[in-house]
Amino acid sequence: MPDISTFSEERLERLQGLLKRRGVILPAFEIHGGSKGLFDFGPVGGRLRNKIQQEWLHHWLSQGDIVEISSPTITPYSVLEASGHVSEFTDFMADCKHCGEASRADTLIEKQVLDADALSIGNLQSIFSKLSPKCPDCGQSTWSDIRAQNLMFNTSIGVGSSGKAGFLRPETAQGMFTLFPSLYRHFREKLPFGAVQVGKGYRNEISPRQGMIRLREFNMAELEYFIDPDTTYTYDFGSMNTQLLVLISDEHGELKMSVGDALEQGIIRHPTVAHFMAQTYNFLHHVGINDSFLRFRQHKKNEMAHYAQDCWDAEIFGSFGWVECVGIAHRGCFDLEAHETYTGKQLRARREFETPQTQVIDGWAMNMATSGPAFRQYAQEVNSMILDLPADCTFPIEITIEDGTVLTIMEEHVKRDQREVKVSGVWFTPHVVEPAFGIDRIIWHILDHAYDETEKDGEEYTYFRFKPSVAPIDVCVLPLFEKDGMDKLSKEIHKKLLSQTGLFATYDGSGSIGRRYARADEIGVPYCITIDHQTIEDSTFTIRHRDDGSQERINFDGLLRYIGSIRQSKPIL
RNA sequence: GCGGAUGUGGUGUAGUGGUAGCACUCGAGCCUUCCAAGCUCGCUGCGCGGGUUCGACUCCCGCCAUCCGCACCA
Repeated sequence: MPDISTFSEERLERLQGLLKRRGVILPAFEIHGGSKGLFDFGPVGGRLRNKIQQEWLHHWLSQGDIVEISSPTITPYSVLEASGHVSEFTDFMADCKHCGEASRADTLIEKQVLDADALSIGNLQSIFSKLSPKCPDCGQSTWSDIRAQNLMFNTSIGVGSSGKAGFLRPETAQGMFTLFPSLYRHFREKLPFGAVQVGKGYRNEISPRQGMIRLREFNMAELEYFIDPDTTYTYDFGSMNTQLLVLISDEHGELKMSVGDALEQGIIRHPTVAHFMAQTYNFLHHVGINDSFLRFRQHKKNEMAHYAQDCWDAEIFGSFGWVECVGIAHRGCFDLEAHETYTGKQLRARREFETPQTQVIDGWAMNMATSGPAFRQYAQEVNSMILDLPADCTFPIEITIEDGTVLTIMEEHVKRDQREVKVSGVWFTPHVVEPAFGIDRIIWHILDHAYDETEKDGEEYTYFRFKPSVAPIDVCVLPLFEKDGMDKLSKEIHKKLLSQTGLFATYDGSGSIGRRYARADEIGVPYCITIDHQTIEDSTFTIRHRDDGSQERINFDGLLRYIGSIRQSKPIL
């Protein structure tokens, strides 16, 4: 296992060379000159990615109240406008004509203008021109016109004039929110429940850097877990009760404690957030992230979105330093409410009272026959204001509606409303806790942590020490020599292995046996089986373990049992 | 997007205004009774496009990509 000083630049270069040479991760479209921020998973990496995604799905689906969905990557404009992404992912840039440096226009005037980042481009331009801020780089104030820079990929859904605006999704989460009614029905209208989705996300980054850390097309895996804000949830942290985590708390700095203790002491502010932190730790550990390079960092109150109650990032240390790989956010009711407001479709859950409550209504209602003609276009608005009037209110009364118009309400416009209604429950917007995983970043760190440079007889020798559950290739079949029937028998055994669901085996017959072991170690194959003369006689062969090179004799069924028992080992809950 | 550096087989490198070597890898064969052995033979390359030139991998320009700063972003 590497320690922190292992992650040198030279090691990183050798690792990247290996990843390319052995077909794990490579720059995409390289024969065409390549394209920034896009990567291929090659013959080995493709399998690795799939296995990690499968492990991730299994990890959450096994919780029992979580389902998997899949929604389109092409997303209509309105969805992302409702979610706030259109404004969040648009930067208004101005270029300094003197030094050429581009700056965000809203940032330059935010000290003088409140909510500068919420201005439309037109307003921003006029205020910006008036204030004419200095360029932070050269101090001059000669600016180009402000241009909008959208970090989402634009597209058109449909052709020609009938096409409507859309984007490639910048995250998968919106699919879970827009599917809320179906999820609610599926779970028989009972909270809590969740939905996961594994898929691609797209962000047109200005400057993708650092290999797989910032990509323009990336693999993400998100979970939206819907809860009742008025229920106090308790979780059994199981083995995590004693597992100490490194927490970087907003208020207390770096701590080492269990999730349970952190929750009790109010460092983690919500039990569901604590639950998902524990589960995230389990998952990352299970797929091969080294625990000593894993920490959770709490967002500072001022860097959290206003609706968020608590937010933690799982950060993993590797060749690029500490990198945020998972975000666990309590998002309150923000997302469902945003879509509800935008579409008018109710996205709520119902909480039934234990005993129906009687509500006494004592106030005023609008008399439509008289107030309709009297207030015309204001009637709707007046109606809602009348409902809020106290019971002892006397008429006439003056009210001011939103656009400043003052209206006088006479007694004949209203009628007394006194009645009792039975209420059996209440509709509310569920809160949501969202663990969002950057799969590519996690894959990177699995590779970075599993990559082990050693020496063998004075020669460099490298391993990927993948956990068997994520190793791209489960077994490599090697004939001791490709003759005397060993080659034929090896190919038969290889074929038999491939017919096993979920198992992937390769065959390698070229070069000396030692060379072939080395090739397998280099891409992290956990087990090699070698077919020799004895196999022809008694159908047994040797299984060699990657990490210590030890061998034992085994037959085909024994091998399957052996691999099966390893693959069944599940993360502790 | 700005500034600087870089770009030669799969990987790592040498080199020249007259189209390229080396090492490892890879493939075929021989040999070999379990950890990169040996021998023979072989495959694969000057990032892309334009210009200068009789001739460009080499000089010039543009683009693309990579790395490092800045900015942006989580």
